[in-house]
Amino acid sequence: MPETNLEKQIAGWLQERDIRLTSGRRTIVRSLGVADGPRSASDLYASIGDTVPLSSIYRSLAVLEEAGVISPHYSTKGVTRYELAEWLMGHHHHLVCVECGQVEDIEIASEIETQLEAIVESIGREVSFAPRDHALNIEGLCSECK
Amino acid sequence: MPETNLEKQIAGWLQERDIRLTSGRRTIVRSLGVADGPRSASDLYASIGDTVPLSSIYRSLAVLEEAGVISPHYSTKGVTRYELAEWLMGHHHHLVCVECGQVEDIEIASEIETQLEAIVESIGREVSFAPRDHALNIEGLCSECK
DNA sequence: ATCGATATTGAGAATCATTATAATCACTTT
DNA sequence: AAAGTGATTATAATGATTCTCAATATCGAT
Repeated sequence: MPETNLEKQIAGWLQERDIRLTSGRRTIVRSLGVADGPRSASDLYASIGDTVPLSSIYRSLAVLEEAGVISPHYSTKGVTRYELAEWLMGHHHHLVCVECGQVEDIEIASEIETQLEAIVESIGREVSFAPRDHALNIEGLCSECK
Repeated sequence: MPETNLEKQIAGWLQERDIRLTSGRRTIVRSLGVADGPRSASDLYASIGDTVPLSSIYRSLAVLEEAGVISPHYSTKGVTRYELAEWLMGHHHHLVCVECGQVEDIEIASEIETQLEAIVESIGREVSFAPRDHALNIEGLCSECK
């Protein structure tokens, strides 16, 4: 299987940090790379469980998160979903189905994005809180549940 | 203890639905009413556990959520936090500490709020997703962890 | 290519938050 | 007072996630 551009970036990034891109980890980032939204350990297990055991998936997700390659997303009860980090995916937001919990990526108009950033900035000055990032979740019913 | 205005609203709402506002439930909504952000079952247990057992807290939270008095908030791993529903609290957003997980309420400028609503609207037309609400989480370090 | 040090894996047990079950209690209604 | 209805509580069960540890794979030095 050919290495995608995304994969090369990740490979380099991990190499610089002396973290190995093993076949299990590669399978995971590859799977996240083609997903159109964050995926949970069991989502991943459903698609790559024939090659990577669940315990390894959990461990690899922790390693990749620690390394800054993926980021967690918490929007429904009980499960943590992961997606490739912002520097790999670009900044975006999420549609969250309140019925089935599925999460889908979405982009919003750049002028709004700019305003959101301005807000986040101003918050940092007003209150004793050091903002780092922001996340907009749009909650509703996905096409399946609608 | 005197009944607050908030409590009267909740009492009436529950009465209309034939759901009793028992002393445990009252203690919970009272506690959520004075909190400056969503609280988890164990947060609540820490503050009112001398009067309401943990299992009751969980069950009451489920009843109150079902009744539309409180809403869940998912922003950190593993725990669900609850807050009084929007019709009681007003619309607002959250500061989420990426270090300790504490969540604090925040209000944003109404012109931005209006724009967010416009975005949510337009999403509904563009993609096959029926938006219902939106949530903006500002992630960073709280004053404790900073 | 081989060796030894170190990192990773795989399988299962253990843990944590949460939910379901079942027995008991309180309050109404008969 | 007996019977119902809903609420409470202690406890068992569940599901997601983390931990443990022996087996395996990888890297750098030889």
